[in-house]
Amino acid sequence: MEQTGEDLMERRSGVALWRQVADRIRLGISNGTLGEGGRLPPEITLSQQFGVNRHTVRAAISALVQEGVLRAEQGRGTFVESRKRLAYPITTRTRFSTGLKDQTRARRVNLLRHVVEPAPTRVAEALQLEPGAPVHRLETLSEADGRCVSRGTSWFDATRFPGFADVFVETGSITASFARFGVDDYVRRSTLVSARHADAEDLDTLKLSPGAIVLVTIAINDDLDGRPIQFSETHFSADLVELTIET
Amino acid sequence: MEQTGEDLMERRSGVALWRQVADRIRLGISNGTLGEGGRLPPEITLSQQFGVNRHTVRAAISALVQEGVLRAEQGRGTFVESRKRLAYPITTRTRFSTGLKDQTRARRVNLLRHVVEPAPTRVAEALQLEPGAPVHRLETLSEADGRCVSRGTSWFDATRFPGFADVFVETGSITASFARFGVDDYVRRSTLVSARHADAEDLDTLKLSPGAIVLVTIAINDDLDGRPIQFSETHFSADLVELTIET
DNA sequence: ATAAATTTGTCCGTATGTATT
DNA sequence: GAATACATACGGACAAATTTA
Repeated sequence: MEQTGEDLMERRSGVALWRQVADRIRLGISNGTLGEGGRLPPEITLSQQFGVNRHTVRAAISALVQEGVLRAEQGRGTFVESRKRLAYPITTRTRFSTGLKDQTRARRVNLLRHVVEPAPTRVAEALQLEPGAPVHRLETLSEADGRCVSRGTSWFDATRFPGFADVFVETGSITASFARFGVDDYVRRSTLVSARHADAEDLDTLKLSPGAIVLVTIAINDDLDGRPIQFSETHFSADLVELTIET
Repeated sequence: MEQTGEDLMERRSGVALWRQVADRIRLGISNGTLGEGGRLPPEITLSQQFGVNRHTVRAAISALVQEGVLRAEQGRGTFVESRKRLAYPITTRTRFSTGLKDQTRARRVNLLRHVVEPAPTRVAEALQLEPGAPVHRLETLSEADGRCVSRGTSWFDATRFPGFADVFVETGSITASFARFGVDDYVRRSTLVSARHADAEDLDTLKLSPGAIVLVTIAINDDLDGRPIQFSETHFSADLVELTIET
């Protein structure tokens, strides 16, 4: 019942102590207060800092090792597997591949699902269609250097872009697909950014662990006549990505 | 895709089922798929949708009631306490007060701390000063309608803006303070957006509960000659704010 | 106005997971 | 690793408040 620090961890909060500790360690690494020189303090030190048992710290570290954030070496210590965030630029000419070209070797966009559906209200509004008009819904997973960067859902007017999904599968790129339909260029009209806890589908698709955060962007792209051609909601893994805005 | 009702929640993941359910409900509310007409489906229905026991759903709802997201009435149902996020616009002319003017009654920026310090490297870089040159550091708390919206730390060249903090205390506004120094206008050069778990200081200052998320913006403002005059890091409560970018 | 159906609130007991010593 | 205490999840039964028929 000895307690050096305060009760830093919240009990009865619905989040297991070991997971709270794991999140704190992750945070400490990302803002540089922990893991000086790539080496984590010994388990005993951490358990005192967080006011929990050493077993609990071990459970946290074990989870982070599993996740690839840490690497534990018996007798030597626990080390940080460093990796910096990708900077994803948001401009009038936002495109997935070109934006990350300088920072990554390999980029790929996979089509997870495709359906034609009646436009939900917010989609119809954004695309300036009648509510219920047929639209393509494409769910995609974007990878860069083998890491799952983002999960996106995009809607396109099915009347204007018949068979869009097939073209996308063939080209592997939104930009190239638009070109096939005579849209040689398009611009980002607006972007809404928010952040939340990853939901079950985020966890599954982006291979995140519970408690992880996603950056959510909701965007509208226009053709050069100012007509909306794409409405999309994208979930970025917040650990992997930051957004840059040049105004 | 219709959810069958099994295996949606992650067991043994370190996050209690009731908390996962709570997060899903919160998500469902914010994207409009749940809480049709302000009313949540009955507990039995939710428990079937999520594939958990009714008691588990009750635990989730109870937490959200505590949080002020929901309101439960015996015999009637459970209702959504609507409070929409503030849309914080990021443009070339980003200013706190004007940005939220249409959405809130009262806005205030409080000065929490002020020191003059030698510029840390990243600050010196951004402001194009010698490393270690004297800079003001102002830590502020922004409120709108009594809610803590964001916590900001800004740096200003102490040589160019002597006594900046005093002027800020007097005027209560960055824009007005700049005007006193002959800077009638300024523009947002760049903004970096990321998201992370709130740290101890965020929790304290913004009155958040553990596990909460903050949107972090790192921004540089230039005067009209293109010289950087302000470097700032702002933490927004992700539950209260979303960022809008018009490009 | 009354009864039935709905929906939230409370209680019991039991099994399993989590955290500490 | 073992023993202990507490938190979480489930199942069932019933009470209380409200709406519907």
